[in-house]
Amino acid sequence: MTTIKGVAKIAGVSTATVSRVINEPNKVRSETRDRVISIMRAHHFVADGLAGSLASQRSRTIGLIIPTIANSIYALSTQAIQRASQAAGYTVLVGISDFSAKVEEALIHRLIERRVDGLILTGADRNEEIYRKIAHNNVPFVVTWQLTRSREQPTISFDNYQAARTATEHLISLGHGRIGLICGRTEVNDRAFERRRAYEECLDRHGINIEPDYIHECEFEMFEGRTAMSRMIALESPPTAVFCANDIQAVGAIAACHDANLRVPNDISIIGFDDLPIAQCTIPPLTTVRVPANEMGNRAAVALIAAIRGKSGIKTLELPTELILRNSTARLKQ
Amino acid sequence: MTTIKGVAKIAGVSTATVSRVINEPNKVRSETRDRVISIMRAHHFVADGLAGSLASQRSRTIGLIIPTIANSIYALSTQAIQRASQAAGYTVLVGISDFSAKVEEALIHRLIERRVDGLILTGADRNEEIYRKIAHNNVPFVVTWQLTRSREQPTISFDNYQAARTATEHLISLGHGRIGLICGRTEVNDRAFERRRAYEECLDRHGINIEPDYIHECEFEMFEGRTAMSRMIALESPPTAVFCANDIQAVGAIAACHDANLRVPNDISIIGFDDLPIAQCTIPPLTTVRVPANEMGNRAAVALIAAIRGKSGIKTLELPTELILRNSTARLKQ
DNA sequence: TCTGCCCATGTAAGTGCGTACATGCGCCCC
DNA sequence: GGGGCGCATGTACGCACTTACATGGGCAGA
Repeated sequence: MTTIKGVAKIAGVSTATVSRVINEPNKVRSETRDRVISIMRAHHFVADGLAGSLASQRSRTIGLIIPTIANSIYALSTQAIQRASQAAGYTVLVGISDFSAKVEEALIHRLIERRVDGLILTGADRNEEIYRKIAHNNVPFVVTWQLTRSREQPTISFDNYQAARTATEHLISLGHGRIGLICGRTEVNDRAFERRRAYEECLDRHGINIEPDYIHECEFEMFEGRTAMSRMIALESPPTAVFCANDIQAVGAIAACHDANLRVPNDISIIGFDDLPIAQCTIPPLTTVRVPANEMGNRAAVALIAAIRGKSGIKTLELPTELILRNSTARLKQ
Repeated sequence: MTTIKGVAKIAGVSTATVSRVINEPNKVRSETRDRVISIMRAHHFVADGLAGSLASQRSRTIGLIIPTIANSIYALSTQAIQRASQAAGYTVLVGISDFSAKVEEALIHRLIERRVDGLILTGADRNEEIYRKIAHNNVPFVVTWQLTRSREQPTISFDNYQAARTATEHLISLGHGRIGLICGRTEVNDRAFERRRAYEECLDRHGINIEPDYIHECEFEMFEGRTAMSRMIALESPPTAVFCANDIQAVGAIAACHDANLRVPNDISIIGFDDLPIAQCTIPPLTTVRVPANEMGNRAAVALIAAIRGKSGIKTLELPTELILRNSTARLKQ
């Protein structure tokens, strides 16, 4: 396989010149440059980025940890991160943790091994030791999907608590008092935790009893949302409105209502969370909370890359969410 | 930052021993090993994988090229590939081409630069020059999502043509003669091309005229499917059945029918393609063709890694698809 | 003509690890 | 008691680049 040395020999120049042709082409006389380039092309030469990164001490790679990518909102932010990174000449290494702290720790180790120039993390809730390892290896990072005010954890995110509160308040403002919750597993997912906390505190503030049978934590799948909803419908006194803390589960919940011949929103109101594209195509269209996944991903990547380049530290940034009113919620019928 | 050398000095051993502790722990006396490990831990030492890969000539990384990840079936196969790779100790580098041949070429170059041990490609239709570059750099690869019988391009996929034919035949067997098609852009997507070809040849075989107004190529988004469907509904003589060559566009198509007060399947039949989780939660549940995204991804990764380890070449493998009958298609009413 | 500077290029010292080979020690067996 | 073997470890080279510094020629200004 051709190396920079081989190209240099054929072109009758030094390896330094070939390296310059690749990295700083304008520092090479155009005649020399063209000769080297045509030789590289003829030999299908691809420079070894590993050796380059080792020598230059930067890999032009950023690491991204997400819990899941199929069927989920994380695909959107991931795509935005990919786009922004590619545009800046960076490659993204994605690690999928499957909501497992153990797996996440191993993935972060692997990414540091690969000498990523920076890390984008999902959620803020992890072992102190991991943060220490990241710091010891001088890897700048940014937390997404979860707002922290801590100086030690620069964050680019929206506020899950406030957003979930908005959703809950919306249902209450429509006169609902029997309100259910379907959300992710709070013990492995600090975003779900915040959303549940908002739901509970919000009911509490309005003097509404928290009914354990109205709360379902489950996996990030449509059918799980569907099952949870079916269970609630089967209750003696079922809720009249349900807050689904993500649109995926909301789609399942709507299907469950349809299964049970309940009309949404006439018989039961459903509000989602995320504003995935699917939210516009459910029947009825889903009222939900729009989350700035795309902008968050883009800004996180841009900020991280700026930090890598030493232009600035990362400033914590809170992005707005927005209640999107469609047709899956209605005033409670007396 | 700590290196293997630093650890060695502190532990009073050579760098070779530290390296062995990392890579072949059983070759080191347990006493020495434990001492070295505790020193590594105390210093948050993470070995430099770039240097390691450079020295060992393998990166334990595989590259994956997909056109898009948000809102799509590719997320499923990607997740499967990630899982299988992580399990085998490999990291996945994902490049998103956005259906652009130019971007794809640049991404493949970048992946080879990163010295991926192997490549997983989506679709088979690309410049000869690219395949030559891959070959010249000794990178094993496998094509997914598109079956080719060529020896030069080992493939692990299902047959898009046959699968799309099954879908079209299904509609015809229900008595439909005015059949529409919504699919991806065939000039940038050989999977869409095959599916359209199957649709057209199938109609032809049954003596059904191909009506240009019944064919819509559009982007991979729900709202695009919705728009396409609306246009067809507005025709003087609209189709009585529509084959959507992916479930995403089918979801949009169903929404468009609902917008127009057309009942699915009573007034119009819709069949999808992919069998995404959403297909079970549409109203009505979507008849579709199940595509083995998960198994394909898993098998592609496993086969590629086996090839990397020199255990075997990659044998082309055709996976089965399956017509999934739900409730979005019905016999044509006379 | 000489000095000094700039441009194009070369020289060579890293970059952090893997690994083939060398070393040295202890033990077994003859 | 010596040869040989195996285990634990060390030595040192190589991996393919980047880059600080050196070199040398040409040219402008003194």
